[in-house]
Amino acid sequence: MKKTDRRVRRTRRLLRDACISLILEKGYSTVTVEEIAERADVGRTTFYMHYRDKDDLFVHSISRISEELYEQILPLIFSQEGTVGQMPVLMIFQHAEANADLYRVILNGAGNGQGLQQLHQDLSRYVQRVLEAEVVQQDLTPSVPVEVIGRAFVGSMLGLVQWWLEQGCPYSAEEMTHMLRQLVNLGRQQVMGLTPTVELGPASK
Amino acid sequence: MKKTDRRVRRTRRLLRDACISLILEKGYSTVTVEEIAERADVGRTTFYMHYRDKDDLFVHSISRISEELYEQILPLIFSQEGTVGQMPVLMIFQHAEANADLYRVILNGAGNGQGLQQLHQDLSRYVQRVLEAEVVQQDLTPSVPVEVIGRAFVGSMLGLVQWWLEQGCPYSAEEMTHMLRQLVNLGRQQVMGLTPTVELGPASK
Amino acid sequence: MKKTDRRVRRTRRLLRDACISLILEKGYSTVTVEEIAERADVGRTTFYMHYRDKDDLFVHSISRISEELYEQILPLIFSQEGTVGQMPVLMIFQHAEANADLYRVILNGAGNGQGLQQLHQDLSRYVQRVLEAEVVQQDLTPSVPVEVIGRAFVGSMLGLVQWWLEQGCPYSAEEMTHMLRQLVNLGRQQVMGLTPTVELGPASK
Amino acid sequence: MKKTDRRVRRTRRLLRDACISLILEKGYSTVTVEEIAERADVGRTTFYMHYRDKDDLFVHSISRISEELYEQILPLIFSQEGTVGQMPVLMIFQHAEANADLYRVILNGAGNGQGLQQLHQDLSRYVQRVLEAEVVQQDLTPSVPVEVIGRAFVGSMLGLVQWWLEQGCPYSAEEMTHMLRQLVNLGRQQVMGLTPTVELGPASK
DNA sequence: TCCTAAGCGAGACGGTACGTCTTGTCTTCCA
DNA sequence: TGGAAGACAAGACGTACCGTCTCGCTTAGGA
Repeated sequence: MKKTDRRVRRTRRLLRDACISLILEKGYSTVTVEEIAERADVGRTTFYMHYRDKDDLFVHSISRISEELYEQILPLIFSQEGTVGQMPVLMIFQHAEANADLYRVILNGAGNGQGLQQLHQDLSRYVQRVLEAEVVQQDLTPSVPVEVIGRAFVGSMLGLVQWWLEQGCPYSAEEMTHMLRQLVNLGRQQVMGLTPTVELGPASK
Repeated sequence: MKKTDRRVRRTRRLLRDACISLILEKGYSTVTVEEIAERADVGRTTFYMHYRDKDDLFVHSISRISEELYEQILPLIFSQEGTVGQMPVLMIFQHAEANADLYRVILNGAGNGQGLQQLHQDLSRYVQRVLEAEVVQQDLTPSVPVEVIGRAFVGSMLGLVQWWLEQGCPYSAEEMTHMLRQLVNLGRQQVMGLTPTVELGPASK
Repeated sequence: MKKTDRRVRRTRRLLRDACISLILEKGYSTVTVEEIAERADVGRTTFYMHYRDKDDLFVHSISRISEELYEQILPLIFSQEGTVGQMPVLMIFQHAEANADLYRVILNGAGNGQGLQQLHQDLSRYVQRVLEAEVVQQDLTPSVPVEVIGRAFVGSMLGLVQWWLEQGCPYSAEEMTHMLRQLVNLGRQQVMGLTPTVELGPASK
Repeated sequence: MKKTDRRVRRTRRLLRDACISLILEKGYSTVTVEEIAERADVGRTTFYMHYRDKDDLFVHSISRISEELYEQILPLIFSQEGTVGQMPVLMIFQHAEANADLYRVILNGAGNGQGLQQLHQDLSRYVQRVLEAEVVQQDLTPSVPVEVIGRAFVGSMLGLVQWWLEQGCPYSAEEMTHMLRQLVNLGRQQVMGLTPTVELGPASK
C-alpha cells in the first residue's frame, strides 16, 4: 500500500502536467482526454480511473498552483502587523510572473471560468479574513462591508495581473505592486476608518 | 432585397434569444446547437447559414447587450465635466441589475471567457479615454499610467458587479455605486494629481 | 404558346446534356443536381420545374439515345425477311461505338441499373417480337420459349458490347457482329426448328 | 487476440445481414447507414469502424455469396472432363434459386452496378479459363477469341437468370440449364472447332 | 401598347444523411 | 491485480444535398 500510492501519485502528476501543457499549447476547449492521456503516456482508461472528466482534472491541476500560492502567502499574512501588507501582493505578482502561462490560462477564463471564479473567491476570502482581523484588533467601524472591500481589491488586483501578463510584463512586479497600492490604499483606509498613510515608491523599500 | 433581409434578421434574432435563454437555463457548455435551433424553431442547417458555431452565435448575442450599454453610457460620459462621473457607473449597475441573468453568464466566463474579456477590454478602453481627456484638459501628470488606472478601476467594478449579482443584489445600485466610489476615488485622484474630494452618500444626491 | 415552348425545350436539352456529360466525367452517384443546373446555366429551381430528381432526368436523358436506336432499328427489322437479320445487330454495335461513353454509363449500371434494365427489356421485347413473327410466318414449333431465346440473345449481345467498349473496341463492329452471330445462330436455329445455315465472315457480305 | 476477433466477426456478420435484408426490403439507394446499424443492433460509429461506407459494406456482403458460389463450382469445373459441364451451370441456377432475393438485388444493378460487374467479370474469367484448358488439351484453334466466347456465354446465362428470377422461376433449374445449353452449345462447339453434339433433355440425365 | 401570365434566378429554409470526433463504459488480455 | 488496448454506444459536430418555397425580374403573347 505504499509503492502503489507512489505510483498513483506519479500517474496523477503526469496527467496534470500533460493537461496544463496542452492547454497552454492549444487552448482549453480544443484539448481532448485522448491527447492528455497520450501526452502523459497513460491509457485513456487510466485517466478515467483518476478523474471524472477534463474539467475535473483541470480543477485539480490549477489547485496545485493555488495551493503553492496559499502556502507562501498564508503564513506571511498572519506574521504581519494585521494589514494587507506589501509582501503578499508583491508575492502574487511574482508568482504570476513565474507562472505566467498558467495564470494567463486561468485569468482568461479557461474551463468555463471555473479557475478564475475559484481564484477570485479564494483570494477574496483571504483578504476579507485579514480585514476582519484588523477590524477586531483595532475596533474599527468600516463604512463599507469588508466583503465588498475584499472583492473590489481582488478585482482590481486580478484585473491588473491579467493586463500585465497580456502586455508581456512591461513593469516589474515591484512597480505593479506599488501602483496597485497607490490606487487602493487611500480608499481602503478611508472606508475602514483609518488614518491615511503616504504611499512610498517601491525603490524606497 | 428587403423582404429577405427582414426574414434573415428575424431568424438571427430568434437564434440569439434562444441561445441566451438556453445558456441561462442550463449553462453554456451543455447547450447544443441542435437545442438552440429547436428553441428558435429553425433548422439546424439554418443555424450554420448564419453562424459558424455556438461560440460565434454567443459572441454576437452578447454584443447586443454591450451595444445597448455603450449607447447609453457613451453620450453621458462626454456630456460630463470630464470626470468618471457618478452616472455612468450607476447606469452600469442598473443595466446589470436589469439584465442580471445575462450579466451573470458573461461574468462567470461563459464561452471560454470571451464575453468577459471583451467587456473588460471595452470598458477599460472607455475609462482610459475619459481619463486621458482629463489629463489633457487639466494638464495633469499622473504618477500611474492611465491604462493601469482604467484596468484597476474596471477590475474592481466588475468584481463588485459579479459578487453583487451572485448575492442576489443585497444592496441597491445606488449604494453599490457609492461604495465603489468611496473605494476608488481617493486613490484615483491622488495618482492623477488632483485634490481629494469628500465623497457624499448616495442619498445626498 | 410557341416561343415559350421553344424555351422550355431548350432548357430541358441543356439539362439533359449537362447530366450526361457530368455522369461521364465523374460517375453517376457523385453528380449533384446543383452541378447539373450550374453546368446547364440554369437555376436549381428550374431543374425541379422540369424533372422530379436526378433519376428522373437521367431516365429521360438516356431515353433520347434509346429512341434514336429504336428509330433506326425498328424499320429495318420489319423490312427484313423475318429473321434477326445481320443489319440490326451491326447497327447496335455501330451505335454503341458512336456513343461509347453513354453506353458505358448505361451498361455499367448507372442510376441503380435503371438504364440497363430498360435497355435489356426493350431489346428483348423487340427480338421476341421478331421471333414470334418468324414462328407464325413459318409455322414453327420452337423447343424453347421465344422469350427465353430473346433474353439469352440480348444477354450475350449486351455482354459483348460492354466488354468491347471497356476494352476500347479492339475489333470492328462488323467483326463483333460476325462473332456474335457465329455464337448464337446455330443454337437459335436449332431450337426454332430451322435448318442450320453456314455463317459467312463479315468480309463476304 | 481471440475473443476480440470473435466479437469483431460477429459484428461484421450482423452488419452484412442487416445490409442485405434492408436492401431486399426497400431498395439499395434508400437504405441508410443509420438503418443498417440499428437493424444490426450496433452503433453508427461501429459501422464506420468496420466499413468505409454503404458501398463498401455492400461489396463485402455480396462477396460472401460469390465466395460460396466459387467454392462450390471451382472444384467441379476442374474435376470435369475439360468442358463447360452441365453441373456448374445447373449449380448456378440452383444457387440463384436458393438465394433468389440476393441475386435479384445484384442482377438489378444495386450499388451502381458494382455487384453485377464483379459477378460478370468473375464468371467470365472462370469460363475463359476452362475454355483455354480445352484449347490446350485438345489442340484446338477457335475461330473466335475465348474471351469473347466466355463473355457471350456469361451474358446469356445471367440474362436468363435475371429474367427467370424476375418471373418467379416458372421453370425448374434443370429446365433452364437445358434450354441454355441448347442455345449456346452448338455455336460454342462450332467456333471452338469441335464436333457438334446432340443435346439431350434434362430428364434424360 | 399595355398587362399579365409564364419561365426563371436567387437564395432562405427545413430536413435527412453523412462521415468524423469525443466521450465514458466495459471487456479482454497481459505483465 | 492493475493498467493498456480497444470495441462499443451515444450523441454532437459541421457539411452536403435535397426538395420546397417565396421573392422579384424579365419577357412574350393576348387584350
